[in-house]
Amino acid sequence: MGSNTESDHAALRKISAGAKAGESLRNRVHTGEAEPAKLVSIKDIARSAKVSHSTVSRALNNSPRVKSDTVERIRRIAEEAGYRGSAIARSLATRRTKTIGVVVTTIADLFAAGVVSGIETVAGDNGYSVVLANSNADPEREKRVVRTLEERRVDGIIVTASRVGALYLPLLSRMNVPIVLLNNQHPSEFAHSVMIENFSASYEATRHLVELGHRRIAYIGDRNGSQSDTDRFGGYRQALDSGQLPFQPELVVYGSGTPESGMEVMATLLGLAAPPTAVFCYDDMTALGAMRQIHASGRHVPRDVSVIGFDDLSIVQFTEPPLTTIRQPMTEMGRLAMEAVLDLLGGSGSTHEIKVRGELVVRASTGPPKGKAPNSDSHV
Amino acid sequence: MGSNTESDHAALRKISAGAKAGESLRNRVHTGEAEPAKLVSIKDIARSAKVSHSTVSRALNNSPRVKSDTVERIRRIAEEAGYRGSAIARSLATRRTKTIGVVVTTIADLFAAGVVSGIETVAGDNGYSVVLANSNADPEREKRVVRTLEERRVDGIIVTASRVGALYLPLLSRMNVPIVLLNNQHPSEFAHSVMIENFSASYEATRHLVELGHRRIAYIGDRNGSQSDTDRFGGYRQALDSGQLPFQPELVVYGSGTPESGMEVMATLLGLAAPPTAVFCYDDMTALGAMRQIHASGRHVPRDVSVIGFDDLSIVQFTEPPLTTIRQPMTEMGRLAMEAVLDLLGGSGSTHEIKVRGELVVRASTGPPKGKAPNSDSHV
DNA sequence: ACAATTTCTACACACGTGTGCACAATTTAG
DNA sequence: CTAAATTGTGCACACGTGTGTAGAAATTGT
Repeated sequence: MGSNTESDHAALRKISAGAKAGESLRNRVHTGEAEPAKLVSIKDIARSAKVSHSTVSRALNNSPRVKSDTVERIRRIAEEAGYRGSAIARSLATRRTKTIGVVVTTIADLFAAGVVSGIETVAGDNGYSVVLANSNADPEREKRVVRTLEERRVDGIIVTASRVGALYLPLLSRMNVPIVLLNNQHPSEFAHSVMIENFSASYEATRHLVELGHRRIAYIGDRNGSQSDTDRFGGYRQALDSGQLPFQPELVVYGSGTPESGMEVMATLLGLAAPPTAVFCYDDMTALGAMRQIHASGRHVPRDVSVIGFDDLSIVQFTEPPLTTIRQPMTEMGRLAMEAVLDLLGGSGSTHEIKVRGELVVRASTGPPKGKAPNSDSHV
Repeated sequence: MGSNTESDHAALRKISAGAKAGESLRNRVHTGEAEPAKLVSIKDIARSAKVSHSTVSRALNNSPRVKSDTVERIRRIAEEAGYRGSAIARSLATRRTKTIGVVVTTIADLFAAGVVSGIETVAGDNGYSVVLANSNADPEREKRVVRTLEERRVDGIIVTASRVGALYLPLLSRMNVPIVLLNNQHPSEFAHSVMIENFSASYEATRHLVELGHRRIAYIGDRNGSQSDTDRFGGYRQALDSGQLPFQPELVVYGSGTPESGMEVMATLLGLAAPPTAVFCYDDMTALGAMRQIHASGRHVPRDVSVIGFDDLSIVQFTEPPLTTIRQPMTEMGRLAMEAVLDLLGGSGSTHEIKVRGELVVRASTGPPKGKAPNSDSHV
């Protein structure tokens, strides 16, 4: 078996020549109707190793049923030929694509990007690839996205930070794969989810303001009416109660989660006869807009108005002033979601309803209200 | 042919029953060793339409060779059975995966996220899916990423915002697919690229500071030694020259593109005997850190130091003060890169070396230096 | 030395789709 | 009304891999 390796290699070179083309890295432009460039397959290797393709397949998959020096020989030949197994063919045969679909409204924001980053890391470490699908909240695109994931036969799906509407639900439930929802509003419909503990986090944030002595605390919510918003609002209410503060409806307004809308609704709040001395925002982006508006109106954060956000996006520690906020471990949550998918793919029948706690991070955008400050001049 | 549709459908229902399982949306946990759940294939449809699978295939692919009412009939049956063609099998047969790989150092920053967003949109509109691969600048992961893309037989690759190192080059060039580099440093090795016009943009930015009257203008570069950095530095130098300003080496420092490092090197600059009155930063993230440091040292932007960034990330218009910067159309660049890939896949032999211009966006972080301000008290 | 194991390999089929070619069915021409 | 042209459909193979089973080869036991 050692005697014929020379001729074997020669034969193989001829085979893989089409793939290797020029010797060194060639600079040529990819040209002409994209010739699919015959790659080396296990059959080619089988031929030059003088075994059947089944043996090659088993050798490369550590099957105990093939002689160890045969394995070695085949491995070497495969290596030298630059063999790369076709995930496509493998998927067809095994009925597993080692692929998970990640549905996201848009990836162009730090929250989604962080989550996807966490997902991708864990996926990659376990041999899974991530196909991205952003819907842009466009119904047409949403339908297309689902269809694509279906056709690609993804092994699992993670839906993140998207209001899974009436559209997704029936379509997604059709395909018989594990689905994990991340911070979504219909956690009960599907069995699996990863969520931030909105209520307690929100309570803690508002409580922080209460303890600083604020009595007029506003809440800027999410006008899309998400479950997260409801829960965060709940925590806000509870914290008010705990501080014996009256609930004042005019201090609750709703934005769309963008800085622009944050500015807009903050302007409304500042226009009140008795403006709030503190604002708890649904998310950091809104808080960014709120701060901007406060500054633009000639006021100061936190002297005139304290601001607190939600998410702890990587940038908000560098704003002026650095933002007090609830840290939401986005990457970690992505990780957890992916690990849940892996667990489910592994055959675990368990139900995942993972809750992660948000942590209050106190920075410089919150402080005592004017009245209670050292240099007091009480008004109101 | 109309007479037997009833029995046809009955037969089909039986076939697709395995896939449909319960009637309404079932709530059951995905359980047990993940049974791949036989889906309906063209063969199933062929059977109940009493034709061969080839005819079904042709009917669904608009082949002109099949009678139009047969097409209609097959279409209806496929529709009712909830047929979803297997992209896997199709890829195997056609040798096209309709998939493009996007390599990125990390997606958890706004630049990369914006680019990927643009890519995904165009890809989706053209029937392509995006598989994400982030390398985290980890050599081990980089190798794995390339291997994965190879095995998945992606039709094309876009590498973005990553220093394509000695590692990527030979590995990527092996696979015979179009590769487009986005803001990368080795544009010449591969034929195709999308890049921002660093030199002119940088010149314009620095020129803006010169025209405001600044004479001590610092440059905070990227210590990774990227091509972009070299070019931006070049524009900076040229602008100094154009204003007859001497080049002062101590005013050039290097960060790593994070706000943290921006703070660090800004501290160095502020510690100089004669600190700069303006700073041009390699990117917005660095600028964010620089501003933070300036504020932390009790100084004011732009009164004491003007700051200008690069990228125009969506958030920097909401910082305090809003940041003057160079707008880099990230989404658009992603679009262009994907369009280039599509063009190449279409057989165009043309070479793509796309340059996009960066636009100076003047906001409130830049202003005249103290000396030249209305309330002048000249020193130096 | 021969039978009974055990170890290894090859054959054949499956996965789901696309496609060249031959042939059947239909239409048109003469 | 038959022959020729046209149109519609089926057969068979290909794509690259995995895997059950049968049988060949090597090993062990008597």
